[in-house]
Amino acid sequence: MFAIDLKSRKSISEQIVDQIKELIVTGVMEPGEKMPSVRDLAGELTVNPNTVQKAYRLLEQQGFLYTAQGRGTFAADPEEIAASREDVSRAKAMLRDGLDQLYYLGVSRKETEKMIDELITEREDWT
Amino acid sequence: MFAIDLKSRKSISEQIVDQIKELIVTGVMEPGEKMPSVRDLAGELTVNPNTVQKAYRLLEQQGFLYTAQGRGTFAADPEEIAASREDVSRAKAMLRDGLDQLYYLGVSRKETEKMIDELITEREDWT
DNA sequence: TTGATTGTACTATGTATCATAGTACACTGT
DNA sequence: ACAGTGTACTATGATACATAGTACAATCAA
Repeated sequence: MFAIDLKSRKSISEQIVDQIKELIVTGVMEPGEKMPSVRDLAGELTVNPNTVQKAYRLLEQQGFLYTAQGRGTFAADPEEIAASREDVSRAKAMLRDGLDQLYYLGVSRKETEKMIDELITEREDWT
Repeated sequence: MFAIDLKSRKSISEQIVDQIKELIVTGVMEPGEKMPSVRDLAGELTVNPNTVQKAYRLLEQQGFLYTAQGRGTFAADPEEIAASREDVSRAKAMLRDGLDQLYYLGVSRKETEKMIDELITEREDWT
């Protein structure tokens, strides 16, 4: 399904969250499609089931997944995932931090703008 | 000198690092100007001296400060602070993470670009 | 109905990071 | 000599994370 980078500064559960978000947003996971079980995905990633469960719980809280006792966990419809004001401002804070660092390092405004343009263009499908 | 936000997700030492970088880059601290001693700044911020020392050590490693045994710690010349490739790519990774989050949340590309433009424009002096 | 599968909820353990507390030592300038 | 400075320790507590193991309830297929 995907891979975990143990050397990443992101926690494992956070990496799982992000990768699954990617799969859902890009439509690789169809809305309503069944996710692997907590135990299966944990086995595939050689990771603890509790860690996967944590990721699933977070994704459900954010509306990317929904679960049914005894049946499984399913991908939600990306159209219906409402971005909360909190989530957006958290993301904005991450951008601000990154820009701060570049500013402190003396990277020029022009270079920074170019860098961001590259990052955005990496996602050709971003409308 | 500045303030610490205990509720921030950033660690205290990281906040000190960032705030001092800001003071140096903006020229509020003149090159060669003496920084408050570890103990003084710790007292002012009601923070442990070890925490301030950690921040000073990091800032020295990154070239923002230089120290002289028994004399004190001093602000470096911003002109001479060389941005390492590592530092820049770390900052770039922060930007990528923030953009990822916005993408996952379904924020449009246009809105994202507007948001970034605002963030950059907040720093009027950024050349 | 039985059994396998699934989500869920615990407790316990180990590790890492961070901040604090306290002590000590070496260097510098007055 | 003395006060102020950076620096280096050890120890403690708090928190977050991942792992290990167990248990239970709901669901579905045989």
